[in-house]
Order: sequence, then structure tokens, then C-alpha cells
Amino acid sequence: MKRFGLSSKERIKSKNEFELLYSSGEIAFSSSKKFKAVFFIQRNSDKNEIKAAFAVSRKSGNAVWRNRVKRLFRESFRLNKGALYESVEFKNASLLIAFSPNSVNQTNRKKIFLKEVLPEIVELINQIKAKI
RNA sequence: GAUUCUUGUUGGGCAGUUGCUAUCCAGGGAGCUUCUCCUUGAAUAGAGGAAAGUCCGAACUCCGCAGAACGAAGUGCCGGGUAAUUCCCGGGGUUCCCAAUUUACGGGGACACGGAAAGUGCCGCAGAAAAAAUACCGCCCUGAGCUAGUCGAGGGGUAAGGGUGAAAAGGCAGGGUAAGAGCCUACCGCGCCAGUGGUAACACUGUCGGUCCCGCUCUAAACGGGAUCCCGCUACGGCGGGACAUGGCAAACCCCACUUGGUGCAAGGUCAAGCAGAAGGUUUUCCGCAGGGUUUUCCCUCGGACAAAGUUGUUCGCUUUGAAUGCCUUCGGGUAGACCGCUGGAUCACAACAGUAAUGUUGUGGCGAGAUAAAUAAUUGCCGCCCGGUUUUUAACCGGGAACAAAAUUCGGCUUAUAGACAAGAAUCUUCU
RNA sequence: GCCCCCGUAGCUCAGAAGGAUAGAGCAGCAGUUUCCUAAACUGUUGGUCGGAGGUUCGAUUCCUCUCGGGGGUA
Repeated sequence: MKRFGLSSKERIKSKNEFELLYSSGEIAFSSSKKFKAVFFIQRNSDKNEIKAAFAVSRKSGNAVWRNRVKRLFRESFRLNKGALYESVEFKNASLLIAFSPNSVNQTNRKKIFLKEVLPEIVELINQIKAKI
């Protein structure tokens, strides 16, 4: 597996997985409340896999803005997922995560850049890593 | 030269690193081994002019048979273009603006632009009256009466004037009259018909336009014929002639002409996986000196009647079924994975020819996304563009900015949103010759 | 993706096959009552009828475009 890649196997794609995540998952917020992450930890699993999703509500902006936010999330996750894999393999667990914007939308932040998104995603990943 | 508007084109470029999707090639591994799957690497390609809104039109799909009548919906000057259109091009008409001004000629814009003389309905307030005109003020004639006047109850005539209104029953001039009026006349206007030009819408020219009836294959205020009324002239035999009758609204109902079956890629098809059925309703037909079997109060086929279901607005008509693992309605259960459809086409670029143009024909060359919780990205450097600041004001450095917006079966239009750049045209202003 | 609906006062809704002062309830404000409050009663404020064009003498109503919200569909 590539160290900094993100293949389609590492993405949540089925409706069942989304229902499991949103019905019984926990929520973590970044310190500025700009972003949030919903995550579900399955303990004593033999798969040791991590699956991520990037969800942006339709009300927060138009298609161009939503696509950009999702791509920035994906880029941030792709570069920083290594620490999570170490914990998952050590604890023998599986993990599902969905990242979403919380207070940020197109009207209050028309242009958004990676240097704003990346530190807060890293913070969220560290919060989740502490709970495994 | 500046500003504004319209139309068209364009919608930053190059390189590096790390990723994603598709196609293809190579290596490794697994299996049910001419095939499929997993994994690693290389190459190539990877959002728009509107991809948007979903307002029109098609291709394609299945249902179904589309046959008729009625209904419903849509379209509406004429011609052309197109696969087709509520689109585009050209022309006509109406209307507005500019310039000029008496018009005309000229330039530009807008227009859902069939029918109001088939019928129905509506036209608030104001006004006398709003569509068969019951005359408010006024004008004119007449005049009971008495207080004898610049009086005037009542009766009649009058749509020229006033006032109201979005709109007042063709306009204007002359004649005429008691006062007036298409009451009469000229010109303009309205409409029918004919001729000329035009494919046509329409334009120009000319004739005609009382009332009733008949005719012309339909229609007729006006084309033909007859009757009748009125007016004028008359040599009394006739001859000549006739103001024009109905405001607006059809994006009110409606009439006329034309068009339209529904459904929309979550259409539709194949494979895999998976589950659980239940309740209710409906129909145990009839006839036939038709044919066959033959066990002859039986069964099958055929024809007819009847019933049920379907035919996605209704009726007729049509199709299927009539006892079976049926049909209909309601409730409930399971799955939401893969593949096809899925991108080469009314295709794109260039050139020539035809055409006023939209567009078409021919030739040459090209292949340019195919995702599905949904790829097409992130970041760094340099160049180019714009803004601000500093300094040695030609330049350099520093900081900031660059619109609207992302395919989802595919095309053709329309509409709406758009920073900047380029080209062409028009209008206005200024400067020079 | 496709197909449909709805926008009227601060809130929930009426209204019409075009006529102008657009209604009702709740809420708000003022008053009566009460020692004070609530309740009750009386009066009153508040609307460019989502936005822009068009038809018409006249549009909340009819037509077109547009903005926002909601629903259905394997």
C-alpha cells in the first residue's frame, strides 16, 4: 500500500457503512469549530482497515465550492493518515471516519486554501487517535 | 481620441513534486487456466461558454397498437432554413425614438402580429349616457300662466359647443337650417371587388358601398339578377343616383386553421445475491340439425351471445380470458452489487462552391472526459495581466488580486450569470487637417 | 438525473374566472377593569401580495422570465 496514496478501497462507498457510522458513531470538533468529524471504532477486528468519507451539505455552497472543500479534506487526510494506521494495527481495530465542514460555508469563506484546512484536520486525526 | 451600446472571438502560459479516474502495455501472484481477479510500474488522455435554469424541440427506450368521434393541451402576419421547434434568417404591417421639420426621404429599436360583421361576457369611480344613446348644462321652436319680464310650467327638435372619462359613436372645410346633424358636396379615412407588381404577407391604381329576396357547388353590405324605398332631373316615355350600419378587451370564454398516444437512462436489458408471505374481492356461463373423439346427460376445436380484465381523459371499437400455479386491490418481506445502455456523432477544423442570409453541398484532415457517496486535484517556482506602496518617476523591489460557474444518456436552440483581453459596427462629445 | 407543487402583516392562513380602503385569528401597542398581574372587553399599528418585464384604461389575480422553499420518483 502506498504511503501517501488514497485508493478507492480506503473510501466509504456503501449505504450500509454510512448508516452504521451516522447511527452509532461519535462526533469530534476542531478547536475553532470550523470542521467536524464523525467516526466509528470497531474493536477486535482482523481487517485493520481505515475508511474515510468527505461529506459537504448542499446548503453550504454551490458545486464548485463543495468540490473544492472535499478535495482539500481528501488531500489533508491523505498526507496524515500514517499515524492512524500505526494505532489501528497496534490495537487490532477498524475505523470509519466522515469529515464535514461545521461553521464554514461559501458566504463567510468564499476562497478556502489548504493551509487553513490542513492543521485542523491534523488536530481532528489526533483526537481520534487518542480514543482508539 | 474618450464614453456608452450591440455583435462576435477568447475565458492565462511553462516546468517540477505528490495523488485520483479511464484506456492500453509490461512484471508478479491467485483461481474453476484459450479466461477472470488482485497487485506494482510505465505511457497517453482527463469540465464549460454557459457544463446552470430545465423553458422548448428531437434522437433513443419501453408500454402499447395509435382505428373513429368528442374532449383536453399547444401554436398563430408571410416566405425560407432545419431531424424538429415557442428557434434562426429574410420580407411585410403596426408603433416608438433620432435627425430634419410642412410632409416626404433616411437611420435605429420594439411587437404572443389569425378572427370583435358567429355568439356569450366584462368595461369600477366619474359622467346625462359605456354600446339598440329615455339629452345634465347649453342651443332652437312652441308656449299654460301671471307679478307682463333679459319671466317661463309643460311639449317638441338638436350629438355643433361645455364638462366627465382610458374610451363618447369617422375627421376637416364649405353649403344648409329655427337651431343643428353625412342632412348635402369636395378632400381624407373605412371596407368589398377588380387590375398591376410580388411565391406570399402586402403595396399602388380604379370602381363600388340605401333596404329586402334569389343566385353563383361554400361564403356576400359591396359580384350577377329581381323587387322596393328615398332623392334629383324630365321633352312625362323615362333617365341618373344612394354615408359607410356595429368602441375596447380574445395573455376573458370562444370561433377558425394547424399540431399532439403515453413514458422518460432512477427509460430499458443481462447476471449475481437475498427473502415470507398474508388479507380481501371477483368469476364455477349460455346457445349451435358446425366439425372431431367416442366411454354419447362427457371432452376438445370453431362460431355467436354474455361477463370480467386491459386499452393511462370519455364513449364506441379492438385484444385477451372464462376455472387455472388465474386476475385485481391492500398490507408486509428482501436487495440496492456488477455489466450493457455509455459515448464516432443531425461530429469537429479548414477550404471551395450555391444562397441577400439562416443554411446547404463537396473535398481534405482529426478523434477530443465517461465518473456513480460520483475522477479531472494539491502545492512550489518562473513569465504575462491588474491594483496599492517605496525608491535612483522610462524601471526595480515588496504586498495583494484575477469573474460566473463544474459533465451525469446524447444532441439542436432559448433564457439567465459573467473579471479581464481582442476585433468589427453604431451613437454622442472633444481635438486636428 | 427526471417530474410536480408553493411564495400575501412578526407567525398561521383566507381572498378571486382583473375594478383598488387586500381580510381573519394569534402576536404587538394604547386604554377600561384591579391594590398589582393574568384573563376579559374596547380601540389601534403593521403589507410596494418573493423579484423583473409584458397584456390591459387598470394586475395580488392573466402571460413570460427569474429568485427562494418543499414534495414525489428504482
